[in-house]
Amino acid sequence: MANMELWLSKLNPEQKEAVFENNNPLLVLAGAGSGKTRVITTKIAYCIQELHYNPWNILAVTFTNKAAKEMKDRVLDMLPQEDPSSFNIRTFHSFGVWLLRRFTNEAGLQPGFTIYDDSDSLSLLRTRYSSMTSKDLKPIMKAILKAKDMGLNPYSKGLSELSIEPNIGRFFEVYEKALREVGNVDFADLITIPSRLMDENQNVRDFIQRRFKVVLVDEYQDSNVAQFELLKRLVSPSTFICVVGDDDQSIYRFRGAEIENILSFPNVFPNTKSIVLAQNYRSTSNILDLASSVIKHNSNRHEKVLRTDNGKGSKPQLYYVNDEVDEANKVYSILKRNQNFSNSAILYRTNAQSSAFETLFTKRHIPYKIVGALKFYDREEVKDALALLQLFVNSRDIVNFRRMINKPTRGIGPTSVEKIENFLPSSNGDVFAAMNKAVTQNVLSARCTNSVKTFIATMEESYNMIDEGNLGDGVKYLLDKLGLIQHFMNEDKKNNTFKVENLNSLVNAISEYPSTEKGLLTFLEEVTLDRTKIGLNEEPQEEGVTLITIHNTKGLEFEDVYVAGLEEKLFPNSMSDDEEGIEEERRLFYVAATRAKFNLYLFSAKSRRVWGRMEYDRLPSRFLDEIEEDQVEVIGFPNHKSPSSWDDKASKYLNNRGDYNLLDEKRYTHAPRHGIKHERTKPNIYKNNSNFPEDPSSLIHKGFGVSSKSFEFEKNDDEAVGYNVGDRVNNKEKGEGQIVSSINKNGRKIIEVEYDTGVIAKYIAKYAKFTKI
DNA sequence: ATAAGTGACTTTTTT
DNA sequence: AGTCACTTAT
Repeated sequence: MANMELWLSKLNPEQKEAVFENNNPLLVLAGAGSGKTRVITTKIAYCIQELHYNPWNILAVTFTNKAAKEMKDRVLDMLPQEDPSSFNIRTFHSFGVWLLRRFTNEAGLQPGFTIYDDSDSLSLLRTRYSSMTSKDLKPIMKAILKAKDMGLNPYSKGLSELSIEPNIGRFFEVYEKALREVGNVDFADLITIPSRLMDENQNVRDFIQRRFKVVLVDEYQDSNVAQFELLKRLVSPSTFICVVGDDDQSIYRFRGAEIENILSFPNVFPNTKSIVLAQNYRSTSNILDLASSVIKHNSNRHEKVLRTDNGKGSKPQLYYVNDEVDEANKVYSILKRNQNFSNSAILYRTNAQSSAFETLFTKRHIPYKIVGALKFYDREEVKDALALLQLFVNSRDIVNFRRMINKPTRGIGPTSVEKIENFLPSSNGDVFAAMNKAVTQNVLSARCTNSVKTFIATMEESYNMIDEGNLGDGVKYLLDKLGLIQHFMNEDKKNNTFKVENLNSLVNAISEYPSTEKGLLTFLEEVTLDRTKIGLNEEPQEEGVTLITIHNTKGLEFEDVYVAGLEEKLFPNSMSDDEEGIEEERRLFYVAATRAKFNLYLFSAKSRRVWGRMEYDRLPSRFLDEIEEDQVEVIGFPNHKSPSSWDDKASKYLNNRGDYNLLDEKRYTHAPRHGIKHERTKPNIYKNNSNFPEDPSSLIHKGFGVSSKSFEFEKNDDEAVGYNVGDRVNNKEKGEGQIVSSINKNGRKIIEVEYDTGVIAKYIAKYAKFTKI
């Protein structure tokens, strides 16, 4: 109780009003840094402590995994006595899966359904249009997925605006049919199928509406039409609904986010109470003023002004730099001077921009953590392993069947695959049944038949092992026996890559999950919904500079913010060159600038390596032009051959700040402006780590999915025999324990270890990795 | 059936 | 720079 008073005392009158309203629908329009997450978390605490709701009566959804995690952490900080698993604080998509796993039958799905990502969806569409290339199908697929996010169906009128393909509806229809036949779902289905289910099934609707008495939505400006439709169905007349958002921070239009959702909220939910939070608690006024100057160039927005009592603070600085290497050097110099690594973040528009910073920071031993790095998940070998696991739980998954049936090559070419697939219609779509039929009816060549038999047998063996031992062992066996380890070992040798180590990381990650089909499903679901779940599984870096895309910084704040790559074509990005696109890019800039509490540094390069080519004479971002002259201190100047307006600007800076060069050199004597070329290292560290003479192991925790452990192969039987009941053993991760049972099953020795921590784990002796004490 | 090589082409953000 | 479709040689 006393806590509640303390929390409330930290709120201003508008925030308190938002916490206390618990009857009428509530729309909170919250500017950047106005404490909206604090409002939501306090509101959750208030609902539980004062209004005596149970945690499971509350549903809080947001848009990104990062935001959901942040919110959950903060709620648990306030309510440490509550069981974390009783809270439904999730992303929309994760809530959708939660619902579909609970009502799998009702939704017409099989328990083993998995989630297709966009590239899987494309592969699926390709199976139905075999004469078309994926290049042709890609834009069509993209339009279909966006249509689904917008709540459209194959027969909707609005489809034609999304694609130049006149038959887009037909493609959409075929895709949906294929997806239902396979039995999997795509991301959009995680929203639309629950909506449909609640329309069609009274029981489900009653269950959900009775269960969730309070529904809260954060980052509401990023919700799309499909999500709004779901939201409407979650809310009964007795549900309290509260949404919090800021139209200036809507940055997911490309995925169907609809600012209209905010505008139409009061119409859809009668008696809506609106509260505006305009007091900013994060940034200094110098930073807010700069951000406001830019965002006010957007015409499609609600005019609003943020206040702050934080004082003027230091003036934001704009650095004109030579190229991306120079940019990294400048950032490095300021970071070193400020000595505030853990409270600093480097923000960029595209993930690819991280590499210049990574290269430099690795060389200079600057600690850093990278968010949503070059995706571990997207790596070929990782997707291969995941494909096999998906086949385990859904044997109608033709996409992953095609991916892996002949990889590494085992003599099952396109002709043979087609012969196997001819049996699909008579096998209820089950690829294993089809393979069996192809074998028994002898339609394949002798060699091919043999390969297919081995493939099936290996999958079965591995599946049985999962039942008996631990998940990691079963997967390891599978990858080894199917020849993937050998295949990638050869590739690694040839190309200096780390694919086998990456697979080992994956096996480590998966070992944490229960060794059951459910454990497997949970693992697959978590990695698909949050790609950062794997790859960063070495100890996460606590200290260090944060490298992050602007999209990922929503809801975060840092004392010092460095915004890199403020150049035309990059930011604003050339892909968003229509008016609406530019406005979205401008909102992105606004989000970036308002992450900063004290210091804001902006960077614009004259040249930049793009797609492997050096681009010279790049234009500074138009957003820099929209900053008032007295709002920023300029260092360097944009000395490019450029349109006349920029020549004027350049000379203006020269005249106003004739001493810029001197200042610059004095301040950063250790950052070489010239002669950078010979220092340049190859940005792609996977390919060639010989560029890093010092301490290659320092790459390990940087989120590259590179593990120091080499892949362990099966021990011979002699070694395995050595484990007996009563032996003390030591496992690197789990510590010391004792073997409590040992049985033989299907010719394999299974041992059970009870660790001193109380944890009991089963292993197949051959694959167990511990030492006898 | 497959390895190896060539040439054209791409460009973003996340669930 | 990296991917993908296609060709050529084994």
